[in-house]
Amino acid sequence: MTTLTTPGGGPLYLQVRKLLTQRISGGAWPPGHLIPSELRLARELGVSQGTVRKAVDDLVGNNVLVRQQGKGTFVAVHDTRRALFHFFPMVGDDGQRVLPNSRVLSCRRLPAKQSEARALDLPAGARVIRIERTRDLNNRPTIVESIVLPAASFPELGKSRSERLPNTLYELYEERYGITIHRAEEQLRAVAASAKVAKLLGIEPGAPLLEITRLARTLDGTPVELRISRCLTRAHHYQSNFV
Amino acid sequence: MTTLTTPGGGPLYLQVRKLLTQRISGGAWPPGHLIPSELRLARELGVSQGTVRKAVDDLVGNNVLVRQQGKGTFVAVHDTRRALFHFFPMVGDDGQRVLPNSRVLSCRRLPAKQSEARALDLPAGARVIRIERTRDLNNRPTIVESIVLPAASFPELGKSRSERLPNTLYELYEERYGITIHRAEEQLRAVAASAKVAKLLGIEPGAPLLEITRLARTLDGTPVELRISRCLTRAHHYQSNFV
DNA sequence: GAGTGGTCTAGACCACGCT
DNA sequence: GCGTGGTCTAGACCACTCT
Repeated sequence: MTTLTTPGGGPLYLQVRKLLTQRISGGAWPPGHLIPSELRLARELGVSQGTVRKAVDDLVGNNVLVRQQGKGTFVAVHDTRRALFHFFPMVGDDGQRVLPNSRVLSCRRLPAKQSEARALDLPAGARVIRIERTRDLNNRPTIVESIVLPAASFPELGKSRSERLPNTLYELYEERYGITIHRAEEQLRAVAASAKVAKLLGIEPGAPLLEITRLARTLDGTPVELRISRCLTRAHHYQSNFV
Repeated sequence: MTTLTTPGGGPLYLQVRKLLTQRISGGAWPPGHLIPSELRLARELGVSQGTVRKAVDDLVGNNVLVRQQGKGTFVAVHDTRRALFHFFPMVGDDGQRVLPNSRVLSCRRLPAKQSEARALDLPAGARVIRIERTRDLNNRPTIVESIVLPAASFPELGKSRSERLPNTLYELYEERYGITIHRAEEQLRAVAASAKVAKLLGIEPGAPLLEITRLARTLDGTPVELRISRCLTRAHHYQSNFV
């Protein structure tokens, strides 16, 4: 039994939200899991249904939980559609979202560069996995990506040379390693294509590319992926909406 | 007295939210206005305080209203800090937000191009105001902007040649024309600097620039500003966070 | 029909700002 | 001390899903 202090630890609903968050990020309730009903939780925790509801509302707003009327409340899952919708902001100039196809160029385990260790909050020289790949949009090579992961969190990944990696890595992280990407910070810049990248994209060196540096984190804020994407924006663009 | 139908027009709190939205976007409650207390509204509309609260919660979540405990609930204002925080995603590479300084190059009233008319939802050939300016970040010219507005909505703007325009146009729109920008859609691309833009930024033609095409809308969705910004991203970047 | 989330009510007490 | 929003409760009825 978990104790909720009456006024001590701040508002009750925040304590409830914290408890739910812990059960989710701790793995007790994996993605897709049906959590107890609001009434059950309320009775279990000795609070009213309204208080549980407010906590759940919050987590639904943060895409951590999903409600389904008549069925119950579930831990959010990164299915392909959702992952694309949420974490792939490249859109065709006609407004169409397109499914990218990936080709992995290399996948190695090696020591982290200093900047990578800093970004991923790892000790200097810790081992990382570095994946290089290109992604096609509408059957044309459009993105060159470099992805860096802490090796310790992804035990088998990249050890076998013949390993096939799926298009949407976030599903892989979730299904095989129990790591759910929950939020990300991106920095965007315009850069000139290097000779190597230009060759991969079939363009002239020096051509302008959109460079996206993304740091992805789990629900509890741990950084788990550093990704640098260089994107050709001749027929596609990065879409960003805000209020 | 406004009538709220009991089950006819959907959930009560949505009807309340719609009503509040109308009073705000209709100008009855301008930015900064203290709206009636939840209890007053509840009595006025014949619903419970909880229902009003839920409607207000929604609008607070959308940055339309701002609550202040002990004082009341206010219509959100575009002060300089908020405008910057919300609508200016360029950040120094050290993470610092910097206040941009603007220099207006030209400000003319002329017929809309076809693409502009389409984006702004205007009849073909309608008159627009076109503002060209540069913006400095850390005292270095960094952004070249072209801003297009429907001339009919901004009666005096750009008619006097000596007019001074403030750094944050959205404050001007709000204070002088009662037009509050509420949300925006942005498309980002990497482009090569034209000769003209390169000269303004003091860089070589062909250098990569981040091009941001923004369409800004009011609360009710009317498009009111089309803005194309070309940004030097050598010491700054576009920051985008998402969950 | 039983169980779930979705909406709505009425009322309580607390924390805060003002005067 | 009064009015405001902030939290919390207890209970009602509805809409939906499943069996």
